[in-house]
Amino acid sequence: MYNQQTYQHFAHSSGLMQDANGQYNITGYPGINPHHQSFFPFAGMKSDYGDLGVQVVGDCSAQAISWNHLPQVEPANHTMGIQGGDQQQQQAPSEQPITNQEDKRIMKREREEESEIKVQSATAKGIPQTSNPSAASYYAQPWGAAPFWPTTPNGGHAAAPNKPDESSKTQATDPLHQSPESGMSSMENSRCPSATSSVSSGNTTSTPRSRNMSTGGSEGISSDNEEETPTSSEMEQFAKDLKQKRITMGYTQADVGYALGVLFGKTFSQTTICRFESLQLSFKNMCKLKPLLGSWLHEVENNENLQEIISRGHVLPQVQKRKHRTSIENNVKRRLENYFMHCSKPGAQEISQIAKDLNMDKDVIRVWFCNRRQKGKRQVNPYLRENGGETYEVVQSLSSPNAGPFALPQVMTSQGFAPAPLGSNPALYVPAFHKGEVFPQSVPHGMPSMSNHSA
DNA sequence: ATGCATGAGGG
DNA sequence: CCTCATGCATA
Repeated sequence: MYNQQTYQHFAHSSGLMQDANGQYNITGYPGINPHHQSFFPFAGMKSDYGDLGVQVVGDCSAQAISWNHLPQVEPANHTMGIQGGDQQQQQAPSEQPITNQEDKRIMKREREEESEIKVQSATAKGIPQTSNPSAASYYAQPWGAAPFWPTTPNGGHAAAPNKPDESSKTQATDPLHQSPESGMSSMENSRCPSATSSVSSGNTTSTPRSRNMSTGGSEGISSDNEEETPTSSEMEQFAKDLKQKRITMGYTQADVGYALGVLFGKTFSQTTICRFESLQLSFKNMCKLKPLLGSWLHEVENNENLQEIISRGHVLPQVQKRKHRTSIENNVKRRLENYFMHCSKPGAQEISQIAKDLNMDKDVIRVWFCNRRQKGKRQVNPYLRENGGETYEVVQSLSSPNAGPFALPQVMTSQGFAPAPLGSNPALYVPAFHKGEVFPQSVPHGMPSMSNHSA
């Protein structure tokens, strides 16, 4: 099996390369707090290049909606696990020590205690160290004093990784809270009623904790939020800015991902950059990546050599082929959707049953549900839209208990998902069909357990 | 841009 | 077995 340690192929810049990922040997990426993933406000915004004629969904594209990220999102540490910057950068392009496995494990332990954020500089490789941190003035840097990166006093903005020799591997400015928050709350554990247990009672609600920073929002980029985390509006702005500049400078998403590897030893795929730009990552994840991207931006804007290096994309060695991507037929998907509507978290039995019913591999079904749930979490949150940034609180309400198994169809968002209604579970958005079509014939025998008689 | 997948980490 | 971060493979 291939782990990610393998290098991947890397193509050339302009749009060709799809994944520049070398996998960071560093991987270690600190702990993330297990739960708070946030629900995203909007789904996809079409990118400039991305949208070929894509209809931009008006509603979601512009507004700053916020993620309803939970309370603190950011423990400084997990900013990223960049460590040993020096070594990694070199390897990034062509070779990488594939040490991951062990490292990861090790790191994982370490992080428990406290991971230090070692921000390394781009000093590596022949990359000219940036000497001019000042330049990047483009984006407002919310994280100036942010917890993520040690900021330089003067620089204010992401002093982060770029810092050349400063060796600014400062610790997180304030390890303050690492409060893991088990953010998810509600739906997390809920299992379908019929499924294994009775869920209904138990999980009914975990009561979401409401956001603390909510109000800080939009306007005050500098004041309140920075210490904790950027506001969603700031994040949006940053993403937008990043994208715009990236495009302006002629870089592809893959270039950026690759560049991060060159610069910081942590490569990211085109997919991830894409998701970042379209805000399709969890808020926490966004917070983690933002400093790196901010640094990249800074670097490319101030460093021509760097640009070349980065854009050139060194050919990466092979790629380890991965398994085939199972293609689920539409009709099957439809049925899965139906099941999902009833229960977003089927138990093993249900899964088996469904798999059987659909003649598919159980594992595929399981993964499908996992992905579905994940997708549901980044569901657009209708409420936030207008507030541009400060609407966190509301969101929480979404997490309705186990979301009743019956979520009704709603308005479709750009991703084709229904925006979660206030009371519904975000994960339960449904596809386009109506209730009527929802339960084809399959359900009956399909999910016995779901009906309520398991078994 | 996104669907299906992997794997770490947590339980 | 789940969640979450991430990415290959694809549409």
